[in-house]
Amino acid sequence: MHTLAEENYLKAIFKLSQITENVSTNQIAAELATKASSVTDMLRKLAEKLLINYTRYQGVSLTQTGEKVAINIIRRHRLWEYFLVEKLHFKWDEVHDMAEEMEHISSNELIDRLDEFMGFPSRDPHGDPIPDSKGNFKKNDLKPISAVDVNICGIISGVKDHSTAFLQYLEKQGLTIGKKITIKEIITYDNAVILQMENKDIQISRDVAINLLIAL
Amino acid sequence: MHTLAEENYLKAIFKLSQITENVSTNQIAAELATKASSVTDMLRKLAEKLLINYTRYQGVSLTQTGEKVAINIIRRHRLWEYFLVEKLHFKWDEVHDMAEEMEHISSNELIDRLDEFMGFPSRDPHGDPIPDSKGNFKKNDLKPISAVDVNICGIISGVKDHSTAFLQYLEKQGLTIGKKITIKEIITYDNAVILQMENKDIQISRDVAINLLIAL
DNA sequence: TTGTAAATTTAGACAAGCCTAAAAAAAATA
DNA sequence: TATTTTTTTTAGGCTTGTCTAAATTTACAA
Repeated sequence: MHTLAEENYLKAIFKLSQITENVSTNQIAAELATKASSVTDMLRKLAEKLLINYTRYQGVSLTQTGEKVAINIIRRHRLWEYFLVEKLHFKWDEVHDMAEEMEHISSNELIDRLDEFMGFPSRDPHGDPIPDSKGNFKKNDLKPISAVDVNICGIISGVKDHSTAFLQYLEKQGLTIGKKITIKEIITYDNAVILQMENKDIQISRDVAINLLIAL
Repeated sequence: MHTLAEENYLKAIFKLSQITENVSTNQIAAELATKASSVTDMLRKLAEKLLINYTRYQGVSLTQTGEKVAINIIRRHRLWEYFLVEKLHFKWDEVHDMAEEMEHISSNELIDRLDEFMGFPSRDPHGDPIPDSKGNFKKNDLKPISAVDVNICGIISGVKDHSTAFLQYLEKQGLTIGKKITIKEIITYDNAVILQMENKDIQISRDVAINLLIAL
C-alpha cells in the first residue's frame, strides 16, 4: 500500500498535528531524526498522493485520507504493544521498538483478528487509546500532573514520553498505570511536585510531572 | 541486522540448497522473480559479508553463518504461520503472504516468547518442521505420494507447493494434514493416483501427487 | 576440438530516500 | 522600513536494489 518511509511520515505528521494545527518541515525533521531537505522531498511526494495538504513554505496538514492511514498505523502499533505485554509478558518499557516494526505489517484482516483475539482492548500498555477498526477512538482527556492543583487526587493513566528511560524510572518509583495518587505540594522554586501514593510521599521533577498523565 | 533484500536472498538460497548442493544465479533469479544481473550484484554483497561462498560463474552455497541466519528466518516464518492459524484462526492457505512480512521482524526475544506462548510447536500448519531457538530441526522424512507404491498407507503430513491455489484445492478435496490415506492404484497412462480416504476413492493428478507429502 | 548456445557477469541507468551546501522566502528585529 | 536571522526549498550527490544491453565465460554438441 504505502512505503515504510511514507507511513512513518504520516504517523509523525499526525502526532504533531495533535499539538499544532499546521505542522512545519523542521518539526517533522526533528520528530523523525532526519534533515529538513529530506522532509521537503517527501512532502512533495505525499502531496502528490493526496495524503497531505501542502503549499511551499506553509507547513502541512493531513487530508482525510492521510489521517485515516495515520490512525490505522497507530491502531496497529497500539494493538501490537498490547499483544506483547498481555500475551508475551514483555514489560511496558520494552515494547516500543518492536511495535515500531510490527505496525508496518500490512494486512488489516490480521489486525482485526488480533483485536478480536485480545478482546477489543481500549487502551495500550501506556494508557493510549486504541482506535477501533473504523478509526474511532476516544480523545485522551488525561491531564499532565504539572497542570493539576494541590490536593487533587487522580489515577495514573498515561504518559506523554514513551522512552525506555522514562518508563523504567516510573517503574522503579512504582508510578505505574492504575495507581491512585494525590498532589500534595508544588515547590515554587523549581516546580517539583510532591505526591502521595499508598501513604508514601514521592517527589518528582517538573519534567516528570509534564510527562505523567492522570485521570481525575 | 540484515536488510530485507538480504534476508530474502538467504532464504531463497537455503531453500534451493535443499535440492542441489551448489545454487546457480538463474535458480535464485527464478525463485525471487528478479533478474540474473540483480542476483549477481547481491551475491557479491553477501559474499563480502561472509554469508555465502561465492566464486564467479561457480554458483553459491551458504556459509555456516549464512545458514544460521536463513534457518532463523524460516523459524520466524513458520512460528508466525502457526500463530496465525492456531490463535487467529486463519486458514492454512491464507497465511503465507502475511508470514512473509512478519518473518522480517527482527527481535529474537520476541520470537522465543512467541514460541513459548504457543507451547513450542514442532510443525507449522503445512507440516514443515519449526527450527528451535538454537536452529535445530528434524529433517523432513516425508515422501511425495508420487514416490509411494500401491497398497501402502500413510498420513498426509505436508506439502511441497505452498501456493494458495494448491492448498485450496486440497482443502476442497478434504486432503488435509492428519488424514489417513491408502494408495490404491497408479494409472500407467498419465501417472494419476487413486487413493482411498475414509472409505471414498479420490483421484489426483501426478502434479498433485508430487506436491503432497505423507508419513508412512 | 571448435563453434554455438546458455549462463553469468559487467557496464551504465534509474527510483526511492537520504545527505550537504547554497539559494530563496519568511519572520524577527533594529 | 531595512537588515539580519531562521526556515524552507532547490541543486546536486550518494547508497541500495533494481533493470536492460552488452560482454564474457562455461557448457554442449557436432
